[in-house]
Amino acid sequence: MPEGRLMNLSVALLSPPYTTLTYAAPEVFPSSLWQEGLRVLVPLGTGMVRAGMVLGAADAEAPVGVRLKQVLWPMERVPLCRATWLSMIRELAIRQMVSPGQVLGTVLPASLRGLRGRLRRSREGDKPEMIAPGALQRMDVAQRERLAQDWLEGRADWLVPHADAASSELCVLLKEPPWPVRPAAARQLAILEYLLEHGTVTRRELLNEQGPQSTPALATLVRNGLVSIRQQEAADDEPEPGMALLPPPEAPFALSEAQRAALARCVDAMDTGRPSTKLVYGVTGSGKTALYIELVRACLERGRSAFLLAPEVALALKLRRDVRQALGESAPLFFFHGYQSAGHKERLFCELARREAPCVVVGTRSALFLPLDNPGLIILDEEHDSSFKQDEGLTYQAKEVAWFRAKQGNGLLVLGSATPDIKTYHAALTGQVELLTLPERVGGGTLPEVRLVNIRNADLSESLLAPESLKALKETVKAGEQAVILLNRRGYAPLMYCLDCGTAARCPHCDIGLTYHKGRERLVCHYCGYSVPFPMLCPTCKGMHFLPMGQGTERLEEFLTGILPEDCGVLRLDRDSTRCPGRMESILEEFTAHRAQVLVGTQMLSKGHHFPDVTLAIVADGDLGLNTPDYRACERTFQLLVQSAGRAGRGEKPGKVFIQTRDPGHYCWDFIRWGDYPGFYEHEIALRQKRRYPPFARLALVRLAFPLDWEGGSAELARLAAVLRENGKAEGITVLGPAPAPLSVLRGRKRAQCLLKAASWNAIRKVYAALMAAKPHASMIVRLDMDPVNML
DNA sequence: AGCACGCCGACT
DNA sequence: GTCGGCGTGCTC
Repeated sequence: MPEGRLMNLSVALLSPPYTTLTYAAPEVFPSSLWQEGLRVLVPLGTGMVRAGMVLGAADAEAPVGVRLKQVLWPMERVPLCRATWLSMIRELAIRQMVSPGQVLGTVLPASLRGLRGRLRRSREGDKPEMIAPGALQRMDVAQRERLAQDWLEGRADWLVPHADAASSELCVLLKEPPWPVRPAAARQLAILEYLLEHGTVTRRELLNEQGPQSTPALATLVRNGLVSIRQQEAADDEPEPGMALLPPPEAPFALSEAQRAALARCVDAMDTGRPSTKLVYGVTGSGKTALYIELVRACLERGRSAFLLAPEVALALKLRRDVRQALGESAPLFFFHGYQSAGHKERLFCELARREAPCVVVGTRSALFLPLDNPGLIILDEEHDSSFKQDEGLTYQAKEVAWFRAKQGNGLLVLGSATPDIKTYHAALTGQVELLTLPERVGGGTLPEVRLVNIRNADLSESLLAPESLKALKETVKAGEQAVILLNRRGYAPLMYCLDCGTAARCPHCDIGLTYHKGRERLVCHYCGYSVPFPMLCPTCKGMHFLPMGQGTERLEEFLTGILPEDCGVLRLDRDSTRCPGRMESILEEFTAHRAQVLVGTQMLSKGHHFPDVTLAIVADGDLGLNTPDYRACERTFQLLVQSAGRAGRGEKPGKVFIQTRDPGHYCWDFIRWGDYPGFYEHEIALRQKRRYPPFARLALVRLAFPLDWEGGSAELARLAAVLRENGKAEGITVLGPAPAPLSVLRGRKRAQCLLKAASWNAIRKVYAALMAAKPHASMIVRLDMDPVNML
């Protein structure tokens, strides 16, 4: 672009409406300033200012009949984001059929897409002048040009102020209910309830939710030791708790024959300079972590950066600890996950955006979007885990994003699992990715004996545990050994029936019954968080006799405490019992120190923890929706149960696993019993081929939601479904639905979905584009979820 | 998300 | 006759 010519920029807005618009570049600035990845302030509509990112400089054309506005101001001198990083954003936007701004809006830390900041102009012998974004916009062109001169000559700069005090302070709940607060102190109780439900939050968030009037109540709580307030920064840098409880790291030096062979294949692949994918298939304890660490080391030695990602924070922490131990304290290691503070995320993002030296990033799914330069290696551990798929807001599959990044930089993608995703294993067997197998368990240990307990006709009204399971539990306790019991329902009872009118207490916003939480003395909606105090009068008939139906972890814990010997000790680990920071660690510590013999818990328990003295694991509900409409129900059951079975007998003593099921004839049990993944795969893949499910077809959900009180909603839904069906026919796509979503009402909205089954993603994109072109009514929320994890 | 435009009910 | 409710629609 020659100097002096008018230049148009295409700019993605970083906040709603997230569109990409064309602006003219002010001529006072050199044209070399306007590179892609630069953040800019732009005017929008009448009087609004937005932050945007330059996507292209030369190629932007003015749309017909629109008078271009000028960019207001550059928010930095050098682009925040690199061109390669931006092409990943563009690619994802195209694949998910959203605007680049929408992708940036979820991937950039919040503070980098807002208007925070001021332009500071220094004035001789005077205090510097601070100019807000709004003021910039109200200036006339001549004034802004003078300011631009100052900026170019270094007398003015964009300045980001520190966050206010309230956003940098964390409120931490210190005590669990019941709290020693008089019932009339409504403000205090509201704060405590909020913290219990939402966990640790910033004081800013609490203030916004509870109103500024609650400040004295908060002060009282702090004075009485129920809540503490601490600086966020301190919390970020604190060593992660619970490290002492993790199993010792696997020895990195003595690699087995299989490990060495796999490592050599991977390193060779890295050195070819071409992108490739490897599936590392190995049972728990076969030494995958040691392999990952050596790969990271090899990658850093080659001057390139690496990602090492796990599906959950707890597993990522373990990886971080192992990498630290192996590579030393001075290794360039960064840790990132979605639950870190906004300030921390922003700092890390900016640091990596500037960084040129190679480093390793350990974290969870969201870490994959960090602007790491030149990643030569991406490792996804437990690649089968559904947490690698984001299914809210912008939906994406981390494996696909990882593959794109690897391809872009001619890097290596390593997927590791003991129970791979059926699709990944299929890709390995058909030669699309290389399969590397780690056969033996490095540390020894025997596989547990797995026994099925038929509960189809059992009377479980008194306890969820069948007599056979209960007998085994009592014997284990009597022998002085430990047991874990897995139950995927938290709370006391999932339904409360009113004996006077026969209705169950329901959430007013969602189509679901309220779960009774005895310890909290409340009924809680597990989907939207709504809760009411209990005991209460029945909202329908004002009766006061309720019958708790079904059983959750809280009730199971209570039952077991009652029937087991007093000194045996029963602990519970679920989201409710671990709300206070450090509680999870202390529960696990109590259990590993044998201060209790029985541990009741939800899925939280089935991953990553190491209990050497557990000899019995009981899976209270092994069916886990084997009969749900999801084509992956069986695969997920297999993966979870094989993992849960691994909880027993990891030490010297042989373990037993009892799986309670209503369907003992199901084909999956034999494979689960022997931990036979290849056998399970053969059976499963044949079924999928027969029924035309992935990997033999592409599935997508079009999710539709509209307000409960909108009368035209159903008609609009029918119209859109017809559009889908019609366009689908031309593309050879099967369209099922619209069916009401399994939670047909959620947060005050009616929800429905259409399932699309197609031969290619492009066919699905085409049909979805046609749907959007049919101009859905503004009140109808329409979203595309490709390869949905939750068919529900 | 904001903000303007626009088309119907209770006021000076 | 006007002020103002918030239901659609656009933002280069």
